[in-house]
Amino acid sequence: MARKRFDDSNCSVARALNEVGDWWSLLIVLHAMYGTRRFVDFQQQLGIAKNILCDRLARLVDNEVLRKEEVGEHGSRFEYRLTEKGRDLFPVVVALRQWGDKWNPAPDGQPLDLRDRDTGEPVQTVTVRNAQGQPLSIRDVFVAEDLNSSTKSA
Amino acid sequence: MARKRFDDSNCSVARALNEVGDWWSLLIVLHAMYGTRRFVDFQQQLGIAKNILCDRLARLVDNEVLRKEEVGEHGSRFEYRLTEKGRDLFPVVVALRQWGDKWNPAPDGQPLDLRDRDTGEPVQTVTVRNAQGQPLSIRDVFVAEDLNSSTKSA
DNA sequence: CAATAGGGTTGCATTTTAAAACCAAATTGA
DNA sequence: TCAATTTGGTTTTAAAATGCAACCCTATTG
Repeated sequence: MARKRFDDSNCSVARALNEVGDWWSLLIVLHAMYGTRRFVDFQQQLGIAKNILCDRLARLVDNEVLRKEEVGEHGSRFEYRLTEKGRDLFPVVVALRQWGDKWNPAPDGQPLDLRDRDTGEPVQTVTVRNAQGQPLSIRDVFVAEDLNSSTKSA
Repeated sequence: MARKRFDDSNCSVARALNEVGDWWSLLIVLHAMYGTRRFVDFQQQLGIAKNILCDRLARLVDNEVLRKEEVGEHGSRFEYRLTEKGRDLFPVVVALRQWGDKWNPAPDGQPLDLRDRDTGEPVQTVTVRNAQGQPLSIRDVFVAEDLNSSTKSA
């Protein structure tokens, strides 16, 4: 049977994964964040099959994570650029990368060294924070249930 | 052809996606964070096929995101519980959920209301921060290239 | 002691994926 | 100028992954 879809799930993580939760989409977004814009460049950097790349780019464009722009005066060259929605995945990508660097460090070392453009200092580890800015672990939080609903929001 | 694997990619995001980047794994982790531990409960809450759930749980255990524990004295009931590595996905999951709530709000409202257990106040939006704690967008950062290597780390 | 729940495995039809071949418009370069 | 190449795709085909239903074995329950 077909892969299950989460479009209409009442869980926003499921809906998010429906847009960027496959093997390639988030990597495409990552490379877009690093400045890649052209079809061929994505293809070469990711080592992805062209038909899959076509499909994923189209889906990301449909979901407004990327925008497809004609470049050159004759309109046969395109650029895929992040929308605000796409750029908003920045914390997700950085958090995932930090997790990967921590728990599955590259065999040849060198984790991501992302730095503040102004100060040149490394960025902090992405964490969930309370209103005062203190980092919180999963044990430090609870889900405020919607008073109008008895269905669990998880 | 087979799905491409990213086990030995030199990109930690790719390696991370190799562990939790399929349609189900991160949802399983999410539900584990909400307290689900039993096979049947995962199955019912997620609506996932049993064979797929078996496979995903085994893979998450292999990758040390979950731990499988026997419960009950006769050892025929099991619980799947998050390891530290698994709990460390908390910022990733929260960031993804916040992104989903922002850009694909549930048709029936109610975004995640995650609160500090101590103060009862909602948590902040997950962001990338500089050393001083200021939120940074993707335009505010750069990647410090490894001086010993000329290969791009993206 | 039969029924049921928990935790799986197996078989099968349907989709997805990857790779390679092919294609057409635009650009390059000799 | 005209052939070669680049860009951005589509098509075809085989191998995998998915979803569902059916089955299995071990506890526990009524």
